[in-house]
Amino acid sequence: MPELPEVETVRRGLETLIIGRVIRSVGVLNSPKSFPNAQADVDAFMIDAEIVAVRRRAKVLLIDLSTHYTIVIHLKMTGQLVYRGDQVFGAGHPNESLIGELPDRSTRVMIEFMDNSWLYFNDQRKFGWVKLIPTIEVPNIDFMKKVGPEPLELDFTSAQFRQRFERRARTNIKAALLDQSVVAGVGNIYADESLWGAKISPKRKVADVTTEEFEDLYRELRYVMNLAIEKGGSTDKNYVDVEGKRGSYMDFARVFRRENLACPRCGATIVKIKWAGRGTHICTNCQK
DNA sequence: CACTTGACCTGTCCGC
DNA sequence: TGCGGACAGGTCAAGT
Repeated sequence: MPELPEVETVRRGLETLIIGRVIRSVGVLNSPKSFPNAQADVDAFMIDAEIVAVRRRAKVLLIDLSTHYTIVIHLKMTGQLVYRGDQVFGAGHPNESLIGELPDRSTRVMIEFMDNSWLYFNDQRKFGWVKLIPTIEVPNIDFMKKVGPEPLELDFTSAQFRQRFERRARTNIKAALLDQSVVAGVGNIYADESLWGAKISPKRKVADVTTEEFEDLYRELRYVMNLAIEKGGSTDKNYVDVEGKRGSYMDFARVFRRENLACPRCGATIVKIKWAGRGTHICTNCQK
């Protein structure tokens, strides 16, 4: 589920809530594959370690420890990271948590801190994972070696964006946008949203997209992702932030999950098709 | 190499 | 209600 804006929202929440805390215990429930490290590594490099930084690269979270080890986390489709301190707000409260008592049946990993607060990794579909590796090894993970540039970095230019697609000239623009080695962090929601913003059909061959259209797509992708971060991400089904709260970008979406509704730009009916192996939302009137 | 498809899992929703 | 099938925000490992 979570794409760059959702993972960034989680990162910011973790940064305010767990930096400086010290780990007392680590528990793995229901799914050893969610956290494959040996118990000896956990004992040696997690227990008594202090959280010193929370970073993000593409859709991957990096929690740096004082032991010079890093907890690497990928939420994939249904992963959640929920922090629990003293207070949990119920229905009706502005900080209401959508997540009930923890651990629950989708909890895979629990981290307990010395102050009796907890961080829970929940993952219904078990695609996500948590790994503990030396901090210095993070850049050497296969994923890190091949992943493309961060699209929201201030020095990332429109020209660089266009050049990243040259290798994928023969495929369609949506498949290329979803390719993490082209640009980091784009998933199905923001691919559809940015293509709509740039008035480009997801079916277009990359080679046929003009320089001007790449400039539009670059601008629209940065616009929708920055807006989504401002709105705390998109909650379609599972996604919540570290306090268990939903994100509100879906209230602002123009095409995603808006099939059979009117295009906000031209009024034509938005359609949903299967494209690039994914559900794809298009206004066929304005996207050419 | 570039490209496409299926697999990994569980849960939910929709049509019969 | 029950049942089968399609589908869900992401990546990999296989095919061609």
